[in-house]
Amino acid sequence: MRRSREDAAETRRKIVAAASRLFRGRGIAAVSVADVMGALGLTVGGFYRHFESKDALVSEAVDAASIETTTRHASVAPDAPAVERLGMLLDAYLSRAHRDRPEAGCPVAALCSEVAHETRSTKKAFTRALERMLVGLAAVLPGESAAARDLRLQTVSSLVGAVVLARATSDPKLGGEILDAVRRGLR
Amino acid sequence: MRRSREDAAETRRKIVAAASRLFRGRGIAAVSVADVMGALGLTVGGFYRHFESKDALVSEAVDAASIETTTRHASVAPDAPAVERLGMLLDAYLSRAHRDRPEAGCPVAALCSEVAHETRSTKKAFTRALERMLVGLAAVLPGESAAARDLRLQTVSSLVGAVVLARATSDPKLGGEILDAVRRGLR
DNA sequence: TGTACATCAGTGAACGCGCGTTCACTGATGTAC
DNA sequence: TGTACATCAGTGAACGCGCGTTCACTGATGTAC
Repeated sequence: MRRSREDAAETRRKIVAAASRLFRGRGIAAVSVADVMGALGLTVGGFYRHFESKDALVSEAVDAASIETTTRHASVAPDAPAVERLGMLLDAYLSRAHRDRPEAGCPVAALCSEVAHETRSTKKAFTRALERMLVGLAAVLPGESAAARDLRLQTVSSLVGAVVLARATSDPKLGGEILDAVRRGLR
Repeated sequence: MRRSREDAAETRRKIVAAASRLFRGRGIAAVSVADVMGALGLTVGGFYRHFESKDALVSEAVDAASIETTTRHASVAPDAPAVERLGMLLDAYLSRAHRDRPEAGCPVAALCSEVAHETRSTKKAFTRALERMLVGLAAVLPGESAAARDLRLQTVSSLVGAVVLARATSDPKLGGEILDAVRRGLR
């Protein structure tokens, strides 16, 4: 059942997209190669025509998720003033919707503590994702000074910390309080 | 080879202590029951004389790690003024040593994104750990007002976010920058 | 343009492996008399 | 205080299971003439 080159490339893209959602939603360790292929109605064997290993997929999925979310944020109201765009970014990132739908959200927040135990290539993909966030932040919090960079690093830590804690908490009220407090603090 | 009640209680304590270090250092999923027992020179079978399941151990290990680290922080220079104690807490939490030795550090930072996929009882233990951090912070950032609580929630988000990102990054220089930037921001 | 052959995307069963948990067993400890 | 028996902490092998990866196979696609 050989498929055309275009079909194969399309399958590869779909594998990365499905993996990207599944890893963010359920964690890397909890998602098997069979889960990813099954989500596309395919069987495991074919996976290895496209990727050398599960780990190779993990790195690509992190990159794909990161590019997807940063370009999505960048494309919101591109003509509004920076302060307004910062406010929208904070509202979106620190929203209940983002907390409750990790599979569609920021891979840095979804995978941060897991990634520390993954391979070097996955940590590199994660680092690229973090740097994309900093580039995205530079568009709304610009400046070349050390103070400006400090502010972006502080902001990214607060954003990621807040979402991760809000998700890990069994008490949705405390989770909501964290999101709201950090939103007020960063405005 | 039955052991005395005291021996058995001691074994139980050692299992929790070993698990607490291993889970923080390598992650929950990556540490098996056999790993934990092996760290004490024991075999797997005996584990179930002490715990109903691996999951029961996870919850207890999170609580134990949380109590250990919060009491350690609370006991540092108890007679110094609050501002000074805050500074010491920030320095310790945001240090390279803490980043590089997760197995001896804060369980909230070590397990935050993994915990989102664990059972309800583990998420509850994690929430208790987070609340212990907030109580510890209240000792150096006191106040009953909403603004005071906001500040503590913001601080905990920044601290956890910074350490988690510093650990997940493949670039130790970027990791160090994050720790330093957040330390400067919180002072 | 048509034909013969090589390629390779995807199938589905199999591989070895490590996991959490169970279990029959052991022998020292605890208890009842 | 001494003895007989029950208890149960820890052993080590076994259980079923799901994992990542491999492999012989299939048949449509791509290529060479």
